[in-house]
Amino acid sequence: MKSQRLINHFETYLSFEAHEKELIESRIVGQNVKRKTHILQAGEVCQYYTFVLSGCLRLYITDQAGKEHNILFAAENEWISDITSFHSMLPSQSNIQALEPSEILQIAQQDLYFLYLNVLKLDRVFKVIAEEKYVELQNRVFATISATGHQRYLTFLKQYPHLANRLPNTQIASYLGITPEFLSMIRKEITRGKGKI
Amino acid sequence: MKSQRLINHFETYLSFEAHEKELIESRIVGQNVKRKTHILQAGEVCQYYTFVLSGCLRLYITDQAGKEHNILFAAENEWISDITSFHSMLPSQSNIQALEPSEILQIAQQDLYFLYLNVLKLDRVFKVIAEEKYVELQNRVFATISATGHQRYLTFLKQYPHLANRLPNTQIASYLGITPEFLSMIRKEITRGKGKI
DNA sequence: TCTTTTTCTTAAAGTAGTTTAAGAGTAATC
DNA sequence: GATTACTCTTAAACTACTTTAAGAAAAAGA
Repeated sequence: MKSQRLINHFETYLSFEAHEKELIESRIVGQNVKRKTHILQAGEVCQYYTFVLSGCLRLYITDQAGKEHNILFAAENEWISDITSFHSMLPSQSNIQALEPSEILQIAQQDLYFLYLNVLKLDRVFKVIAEEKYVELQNRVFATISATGHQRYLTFLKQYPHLANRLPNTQIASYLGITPEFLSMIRKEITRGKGKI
Repeated sequence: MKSQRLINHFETYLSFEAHEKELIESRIVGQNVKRKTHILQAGEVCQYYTFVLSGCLRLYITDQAGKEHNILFAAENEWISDITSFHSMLPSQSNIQALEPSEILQIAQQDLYFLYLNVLKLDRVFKVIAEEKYVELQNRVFATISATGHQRYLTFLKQYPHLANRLPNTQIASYLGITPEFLSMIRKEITRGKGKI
């Protein structure tokens, strides 16, 4: 089954007994989502931890002016969820939307809590995952407060080449914190500069 | 002893048996650091998870141009460490420095790993701590890509009033990703605007 | 208390990034 | 395969923020 992919992912951190895997598998549900579908909208409670098998989703927040800002992309073998809402069961501030037709696996809040109680190793796995994601965000904060849009775009291209070729520039600009128009100028500068150096 | 403060902190997440507390306590070491002292410098390995009892420290990264950028402040009852270096045992990219004379508690890498093995609940505690810190950073990323320096400063004042009154504006500016000169202009605008509204 | 160091402010000139608008190019959907 | 919807580019005018420099104020250290 598809859920084997998620078990494999867990086993990159720690190995599990057969009965533990069965228990985990029993709590995983799969879903296919079309492009542009929202699996979470601001105001709703985030019920699921979502793992991406194929495709790509984004987590974004709409500001007071109505503009959308991409906080996170999740492609193959990555997690996406509004952690605050998921744990507090309070309405989410953020939205999760498929940017491509995507296959996802989900674990519902009560099921994950059940698993935490019955498969203790999962605490360790999710601790490591949370720390990995924390480090990723810390690098992004550093880039955002220290580098220009131009430099951040170059960093993005190096760090996420698989995304750079898949996502529309409007989505990348929103992630970088610049306008699509300015990204277009940056791209022009880069291609104009090619051949030099 | 001072380490009781850290045990209390852990018990805000989960309660522990007496023997577990003893085990944890035996692996905690205390230290007083003077203002400006570095407890971690870029190039060294981050050996400790550091918990602040009093005072305030900052984690910062120096960019290629030699400018320092504040990634994180940690005051009373907060954690500070370079997680990447701590877990990988590779040289750190970042620096940790006391901004005030501070009392800290530390757990060395090998001791924390020992504790993870012998007090399983700690995995859960540090999972929750990592998730909390992740959410904090996510909010900061949102602020940085969506709001102006002016708006970010106002948010900082509301969110960290205890820090705003303690830290020099140069440090706050570095955290917000603006120059101290521009922060000074923002502050002038704010005081000039007071009385209105 | 005195001295040194750091921090804060002001302002002018420059750069990075936004806004608006409009046309061309691509990709999605029926 | 046609049509509709989105995406990309360009440019001019504007705003947010930086740089440089220099003097005043405040805090740290001895």
